[in-house]
Amino acid sequence: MNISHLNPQQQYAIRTVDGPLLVLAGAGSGKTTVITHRIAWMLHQNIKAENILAVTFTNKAAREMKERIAKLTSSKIRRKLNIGTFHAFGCKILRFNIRHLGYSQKFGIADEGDQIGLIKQVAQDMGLDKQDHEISFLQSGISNAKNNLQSPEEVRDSGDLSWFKTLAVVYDRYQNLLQSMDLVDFDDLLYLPIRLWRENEEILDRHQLQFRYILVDEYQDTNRLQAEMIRLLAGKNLNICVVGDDDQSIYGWRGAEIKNILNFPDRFIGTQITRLEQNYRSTNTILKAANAVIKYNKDRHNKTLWSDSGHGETVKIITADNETHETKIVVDLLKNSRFETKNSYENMAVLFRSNFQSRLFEIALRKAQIPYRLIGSRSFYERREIRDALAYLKIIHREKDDLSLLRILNVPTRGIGDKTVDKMKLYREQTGKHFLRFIDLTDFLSLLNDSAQEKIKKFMTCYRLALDQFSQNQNLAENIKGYLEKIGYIDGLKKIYKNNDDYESRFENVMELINSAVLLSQNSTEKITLQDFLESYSLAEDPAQTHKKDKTENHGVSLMTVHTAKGTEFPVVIVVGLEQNLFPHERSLADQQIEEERRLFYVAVTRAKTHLFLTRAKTRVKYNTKNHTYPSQFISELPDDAVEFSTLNELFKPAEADDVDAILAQMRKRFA
DNA sequence: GATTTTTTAGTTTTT
DNA sequence: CTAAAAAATC
Repeated sequence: MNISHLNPQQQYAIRTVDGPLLVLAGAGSGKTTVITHRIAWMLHQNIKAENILAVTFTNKAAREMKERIAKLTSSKIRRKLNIGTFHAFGCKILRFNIRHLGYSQKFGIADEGDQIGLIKQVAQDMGLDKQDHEISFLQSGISNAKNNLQSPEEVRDSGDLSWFKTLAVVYDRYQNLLQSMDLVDFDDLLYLPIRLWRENEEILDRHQLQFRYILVDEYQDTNRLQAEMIRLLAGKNLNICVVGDDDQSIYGWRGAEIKNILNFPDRFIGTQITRLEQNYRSTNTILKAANAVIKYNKDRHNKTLWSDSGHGETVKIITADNETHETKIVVDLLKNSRFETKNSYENMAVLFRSNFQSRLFEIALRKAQIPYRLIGSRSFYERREIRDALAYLKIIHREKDDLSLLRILNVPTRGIGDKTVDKMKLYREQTGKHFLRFIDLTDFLSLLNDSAQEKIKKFMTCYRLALDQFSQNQNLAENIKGYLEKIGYIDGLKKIYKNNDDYESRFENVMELINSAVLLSQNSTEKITLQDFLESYSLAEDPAQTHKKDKTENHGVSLMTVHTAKGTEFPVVIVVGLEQNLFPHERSLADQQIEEERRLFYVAVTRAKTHLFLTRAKTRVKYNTKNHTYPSQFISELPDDAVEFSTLNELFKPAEADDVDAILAQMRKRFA
């Protein structure tokens, strides 16, 4: 295997397979190349694919790694490699071992909506005052506790404040509720494997043996649970390589601990360290801009990124009158860049700080007929009709899933209201049984009046019929479709969404959901089960979108948040909304999180290879009022000789006669 | 118990 | 302004 085209530091990182290794990799320093080549190198050294574990932080990064490794290995070996996010890995561990913790193997994953619903229910049952105990506070309290590996008892004893006592009770009840329905939340996907390993030495031994070679990407973003997972797994083998860059730590708000990377050599004795400082991505002008901004941060290791890819264009800063004007400027920039820099739309990205900003750009790009794809968005999954349809599917997979049953019991309206549900809950409490186990037994039905009895019976008959339907077919997508039709949800859509346009788009979405099952099967060599399908919706960013993308060659312009953009690169990058209180976000200013915000801006800037544009709007509408904005402080932190303030007219000079001739000639050739 | 009207709160970033 | 929750009405 030849790696001589790589620089000495990179080669060292690839060759040092045994023992702990820390790779400090600056932006664009060929980090993913190192990781993928390292994996290929290990395989070349006859290390078995199934003994290699590579974990990342985001779906995007995991996908990138898989795609890049595809170019270096055969698909047969590739399939045996363990590559994925921490959460997906945790899920896999639990799938085979969770019975040791008192859950069923069929466990499901509670998303944020489920979480909030459950906590609300608990708070209500306890009679907590909503003003004093905000749900979001309780939610983050529970999450923090899990991230600190605390049990409810430990939370109770962790402080004198009465709030901790209340939180401990909520936490305890919430966890019991989850477990009774065989549900785990996102934190559990990390927390439970650690518990499993701590409580079962043989299992830990087995996993240590299996995952003998560990690679962690974006190590600066790991939180306490993730670091602990890695520490436990690395065990005595210590064949662990972590890669990261403290300047790109942007997940502090989610509990990421920068000290994980800083203290790595102390935690793992004998750690080898290598630094990747040569940047292969950007022009020196872009690097100069990035370096200058990040220098304002005090809490960092000094690094000097350098590149030999020339000076390049200056960074252009363009000011729009308002946010609509900004989208127009972006559209013009994209069109013009395609012409001037000969880049296709796939090579361009629009980056924003917050998700809500994407909407206006989508509208503008659609109108301008520029192909685009929205990356990392969960908006499809969050649509009501999709969550309803998934709830219908969840109750077949796990009949214990009371949460999903309640969600769809009266969707479309079946005349089953609060009163009946209250009785169901009471009965559940008294007998400890799950809804689907008792709601059409006479023992329970006798508690209801005649009309309510009829309605429940009718629903259950319908459900059983639909359930039969599900095993009719070999094909998952066909089964899903048949089931949703039989149970009356497809027809019900018309009843639920009376506005015809609304109905049609919701119907389309449900069809898309079914179609994503087809695509999932197509992209996999193994048979896809309902469990796989549901899991893909819980853990992946947007299965419907992701799978679709594989089929079409032309993806168009990428729209995404700066957070999702980490690890990517594009020749042309436009960072929008560079206004104080938007980027940097107002809350980060209040909480003194400005350094993390600056790192975020650093990430945004370093995505660009050759052309970087920064835009802002002079006014922006917020809560229905037009507000004046101030330019982002990051703009003033850029060095004068690397940037240029431009207007559209200055940027877009009329085409030279020669160019026009060339284009016309090209067109003629195409038609000839 | 279902449906419509009124009130209120709400925008970081991801798994 | 919009979506969701609460209140009022059917």
